[in-house]
Amino acid sequence: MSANGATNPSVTELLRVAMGDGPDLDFEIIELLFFAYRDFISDPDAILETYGFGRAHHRVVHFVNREPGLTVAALLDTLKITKQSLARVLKQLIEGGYIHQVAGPEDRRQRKLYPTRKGRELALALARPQSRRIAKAFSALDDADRKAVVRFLAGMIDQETSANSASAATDDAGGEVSV
Amino acid sequence: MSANGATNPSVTELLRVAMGDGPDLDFEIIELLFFAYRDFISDPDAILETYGFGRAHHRVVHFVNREPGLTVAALLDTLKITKQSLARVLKQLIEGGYIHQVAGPEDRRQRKLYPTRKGRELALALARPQSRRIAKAFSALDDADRKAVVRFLAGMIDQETSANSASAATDDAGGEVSV
DNA sequence: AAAATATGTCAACATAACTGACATATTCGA
DNA sequence: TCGAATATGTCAGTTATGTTGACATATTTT
Repeated sequence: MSANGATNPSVTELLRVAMGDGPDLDFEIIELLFFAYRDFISDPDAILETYGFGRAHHRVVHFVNREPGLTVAALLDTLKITKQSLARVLKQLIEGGYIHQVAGPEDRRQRKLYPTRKGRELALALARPQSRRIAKAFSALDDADRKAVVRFLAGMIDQETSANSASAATDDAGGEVSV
Repeated sequence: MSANGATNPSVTELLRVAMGDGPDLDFEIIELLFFAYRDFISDPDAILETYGFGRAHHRVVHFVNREPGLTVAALLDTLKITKQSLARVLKQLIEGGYIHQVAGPEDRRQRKLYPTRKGRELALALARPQSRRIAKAFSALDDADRKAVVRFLAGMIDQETSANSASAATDDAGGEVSV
């Protein structure tokens, strides 16, 4: 390898042709997902900033609100982060009065997490603009199309464990659903 | 642990009821997007680790590969990050021989970015598992359904500026961008 | 009683974002 | 032509969020 710290196009081949979708490449969807998710997450980000919170707080308050009584271990499994990462944000949410911990009634080592009224309101405030964005994107789709979107997104998720609480939370919403 | 380190549940109202979708709340899609994107990004993450690179490198090498000749300013606009953030990863990609800079032919202040062969190969290696995941999710959908997914994702993206290069890159597939 | 489990905490570190300030080269406009 | 504007680069410090590793405490299981 020659001393090529500098930039010599004739030595290191330089590609001037744009890369488009190929037989096994779906750049279109890859980029749509990138931009869609980036904008999707920007709505709550702006709100969180006024609280001095970040995305990590969002995820915690979201899942605790969705599944009150969630244990710390279950939350870690859903978020796929370490307990040390969770500890920082969870502590702030508890001290701020957004989330409560209660020792498990059966296993007292567990800490079951519940949203307070304040915590639920925060979760709703964050979910509202995201839901509005989804409603807007759905407005051009009929019911069959919307079901296709759900099937697509579900198909994108790793199945391995049944730890993804998207379905879990949906399943156990059996009882009451309103606020 | 101290008797009840946290506050008293009877004082701060504690919500034991799960939160489900309401009239203006679409938790189902919100969570599907979260899990889908998390898993979608996990494929390239694993590959990047073997290079000592991160997600930031992925985005840069992706967009430069998609739109060779992209200027630094255009890339910053697409990624919506600061130039200081970009500088670190771009420097590594240039020094590693993945990307080349060429002074703009018309405006010599500009630095046009091109992938090297090595850079394009990296971009493809990262896009491949993501495309495979998309193909798997699409396999259960007919053509109308797939078009619905595209419309949905496009509808999720902020329109304001025309800076989202998803469409821009598609347009100029000819290779030459009329500056 | 010992081992395993659930959780908490301390400390050090990595990545990738941010702001602010300033430097250099080049182009544009009066 | 000269000064302003622009495109880029760089230095320095900060923040948010993730990581490992080690160890503590309470509780349950064996």
